[in-house]
Amino acid sequence: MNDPSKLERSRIVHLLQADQSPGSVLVKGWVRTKRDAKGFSFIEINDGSCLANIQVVADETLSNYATIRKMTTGSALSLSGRMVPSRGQGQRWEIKAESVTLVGHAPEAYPLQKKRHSDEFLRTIAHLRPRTNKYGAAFRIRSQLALAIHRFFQDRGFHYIHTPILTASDCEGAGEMFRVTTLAPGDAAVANDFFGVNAYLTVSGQLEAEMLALALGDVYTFGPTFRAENSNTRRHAAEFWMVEPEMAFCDLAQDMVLAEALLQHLAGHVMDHCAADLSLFARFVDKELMHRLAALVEKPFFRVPYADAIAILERSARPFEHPVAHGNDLQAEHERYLVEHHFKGPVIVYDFPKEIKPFYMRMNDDGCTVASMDVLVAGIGEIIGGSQREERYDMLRRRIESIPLAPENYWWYMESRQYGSVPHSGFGLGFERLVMMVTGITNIRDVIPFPRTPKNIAF
RNA sequence: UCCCUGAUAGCUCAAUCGGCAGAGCGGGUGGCUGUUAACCACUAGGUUGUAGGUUCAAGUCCUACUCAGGGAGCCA
Repeated sequence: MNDPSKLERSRIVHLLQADQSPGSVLVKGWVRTKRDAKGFSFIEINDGSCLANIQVVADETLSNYATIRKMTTGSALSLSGRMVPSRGQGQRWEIKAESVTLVGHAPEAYPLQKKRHSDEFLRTIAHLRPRTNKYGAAFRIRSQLALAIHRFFQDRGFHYIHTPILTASDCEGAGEMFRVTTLAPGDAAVANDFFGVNAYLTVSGQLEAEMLALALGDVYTFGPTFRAENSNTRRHAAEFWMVEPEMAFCDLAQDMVLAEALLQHLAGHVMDHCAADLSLFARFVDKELMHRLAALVEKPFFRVPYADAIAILERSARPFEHPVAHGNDLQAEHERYLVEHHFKGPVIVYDFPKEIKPFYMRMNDDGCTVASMDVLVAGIGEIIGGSQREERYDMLRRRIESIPLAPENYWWYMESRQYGSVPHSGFGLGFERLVMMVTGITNIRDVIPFPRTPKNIAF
């Protein structure tokens, strides 16, 4: 009856939720901690299915108890036994071990200890840090957020599309690009290169997504994006994931409605589906987390035109380091004032001056602003940037000729405005910044398993 | 890329005015019949980031470099 070979492996997340004991169970996972007494040991096993460990009681009647005594933190093991109500405080169930097999030994040099490690140290062992409570929780939440993104869009009839990762086009204003080449070192002849032209890793799928929106109606991308900026901040990575919806027959106001609904859906989804993991962040990382998430889900976002935002900043009489003036872009300190002091909640700033925004954004009737919007949230700043796209061929032509890009590379983009062009809009959501917002983690390097930043690609 | 701060045991940190380099945790050994970051005793563990310089004497002061953190810029 207790032959381990006849049992299906149980996940700890399911065992801990049980209302009654399933009897004999088989569990496989890693030792998080072990406490020895005379004649028996408490072993806490984690299998990654949830934050919590399950407690195992192994005593000296086991034939290999001497080996079990020597098992160290980090070791992988397979064990079977009866799940019984725990005699001790602190957990409802425990497993009375009847068989314990060491699957993979972890020598005493195992770097993860039963105490809190600094984030800086854990970044130096990125291959092991998912085995900690905090990073395990972060990556489970990341997974749930990805699911929630697909669910949000699919429920609204959006089509998931894939845009190229290798590209020859520059999405203006999106930053420096990584060059991709098969040329031998020293060979400068682009004609000999794989594509015969300069190729890059994409900085945005937007231009291609527009083409799909003009065929499939409502579409979204969700994939990796690359920026070769020498940015050394807690909010920037060279490789990050971005969500980019694009909607035909959609204006800026509807774009903003969707951006707000998306963020509210995502925060709500995580509150509903990741309560245990979230509680770790609420306890140890950000005491205000649950309040902030609840407010984000419940309260409408503030909306303010750029010109009004400038007026608010001027009236504040704050000694800003960067001057506040109509025509200047909003600096981090300005965004923080708006979000954290003036509005005290998420803010959508829209209708920016055309000079500080890319060519593809739609010119407003005033002739000096474009139909653009940034969603700003506390602690992160810009989490979403979007716009209504310029759908009028002549207007777009004029914008593209006024910038240093080569218009001939955009012939296909221009042509979409000659055949059945329609008003359309979209935005980009930084996925890592979303994970930061939802967990309270303050460094982007800690919300992606293997972060890429300048001089950092070891793992 | 710029500004500020930092680098001491495996980890987190201390070391007063420039004067013998220490603690907690972790590791090892032993003990403990229900633990919860278990507990108790003992024990090993160091080229003080790198290279120079000042000094009788440098973890400590000076210079350069490397790396890291925070802030700024760029952006998502």
